[in-house]
Amino acid sequence: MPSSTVENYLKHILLLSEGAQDLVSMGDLAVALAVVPGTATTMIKALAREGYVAHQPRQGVSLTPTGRTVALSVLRKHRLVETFLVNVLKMDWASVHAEAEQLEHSISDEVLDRLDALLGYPATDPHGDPIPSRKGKLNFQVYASLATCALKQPLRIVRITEQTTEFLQFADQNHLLPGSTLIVTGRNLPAGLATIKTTGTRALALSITAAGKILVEPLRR
Amino acid sequence: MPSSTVENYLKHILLLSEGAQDLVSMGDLAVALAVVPGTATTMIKALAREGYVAHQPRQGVSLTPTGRTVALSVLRKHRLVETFLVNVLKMDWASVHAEAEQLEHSISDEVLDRLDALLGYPATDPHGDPIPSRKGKLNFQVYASLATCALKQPLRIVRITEQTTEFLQFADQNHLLPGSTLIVTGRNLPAGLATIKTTGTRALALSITAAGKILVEPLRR
DNA sequence: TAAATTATTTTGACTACTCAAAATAGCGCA
DNA sequence: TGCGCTATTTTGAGTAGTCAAAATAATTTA
Repeated sequence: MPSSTVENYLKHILLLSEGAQDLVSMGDLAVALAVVPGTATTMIKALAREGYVAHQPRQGVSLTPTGRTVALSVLRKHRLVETFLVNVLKMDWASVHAEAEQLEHSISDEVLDRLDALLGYPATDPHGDPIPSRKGKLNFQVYASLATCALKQPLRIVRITEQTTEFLQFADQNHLLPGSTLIVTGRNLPAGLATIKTTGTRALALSITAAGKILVEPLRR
Repeated sequence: MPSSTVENYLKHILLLSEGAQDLVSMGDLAVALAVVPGTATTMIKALAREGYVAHQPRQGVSLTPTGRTVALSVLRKHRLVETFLVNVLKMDWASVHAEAEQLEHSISDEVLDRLDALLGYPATDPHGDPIPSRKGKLNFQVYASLATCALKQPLRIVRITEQTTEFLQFADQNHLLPGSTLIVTGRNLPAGLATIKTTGTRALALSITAAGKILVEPLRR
């Protein structure tokens, strides 16, 4: 049984490789886990010995099938717990991430399955992040973000890819939740700004970086 | 913030001193925690240094007010989680103890309060064990057990003071749950047996040891 | 009262994880 | 071709918790 430290390493490798690149650097991993780079290297060597990851020295690290299975299971627990905390316990959207971070390591598969049923087998968590299936399938879909989508098109928010309380609170206060609709009225790349308009006719400016964290799909598809 | 190891030590000291004796021996504590006695001694010395316990060398250990507060909080989490697992997730009465043992260390006060409200502020868990209040009051009440109560009196089970899956399954199968009614028809102390009759008119023999773990109160009070 | 039994404590060692700081490798660039 | 920058790895050391086994204290028994 992997320790919760091991689970965290594997989960973060999965998250960091989500977008695309197959090799996660020690630097990125160390930042994600809030440890110094040397610690990450040491730990990764141990995880490689135990068959959870493949380590290309000085290149980066990737998950083995075994490691990926563990990581997906942890991610499933994390996202189902978040959904439970928001949907059933009515907790604040922005603060459940830290809670789930703890709970994901101590919840059994039995409890998880019952939670899943209680919630009606949700496909995504409250932030729009896809929940891996029991058998470890992660429904990964490539969406445009507010930084890359077409201008002046009606859009629906499908996902917020950022877990910090501050960002989520900002999103919440400005009605930028999964399901909300809006249009991007313009972009000023030199200034690094995007301007949007939500259905409540409110205009809002956003940095391109922040806009990149809000994923959308065209409204009528 | 005490580690989950520390929380476990404190919780078990509280449980072992519940009945009465103020000093818990290293031997008993080591058995409860499944460690060797030397480990318990070492750990207790550290806990004493940190102000959680008072250690009388070669006599035993007791909780300081600080330690007791921590222990009660853990016990509250444990029992509320058990109640949630049984009442909401409909899990098996006999198996929730092990689950709660993990969850009790990773649940926040915020989540706990909401769970408490969801459950309707229960006074006891599914086994009849009293749930400490938020402010750390433990409603400890002395009940008779099937080993000590009067014979041929109608009784109601209020509590099962044993958490092993096997015992709880046995109790479940024989309708010995909190709330069930029965009478003790006789006792044979030399043989170490008690005979009882449940409302379903079934007769059953039980060791005195087992009988001592089932606490009861007289039916009409 | 002394010997024997039993419980507790001490000692030395090990695992898992971490950091600080020095050593090394790979890279871009002149 | 070699210099310097940056990321990575290595080294040495520390913390938390654990065990095995030897040492010590207390209690029982004779």
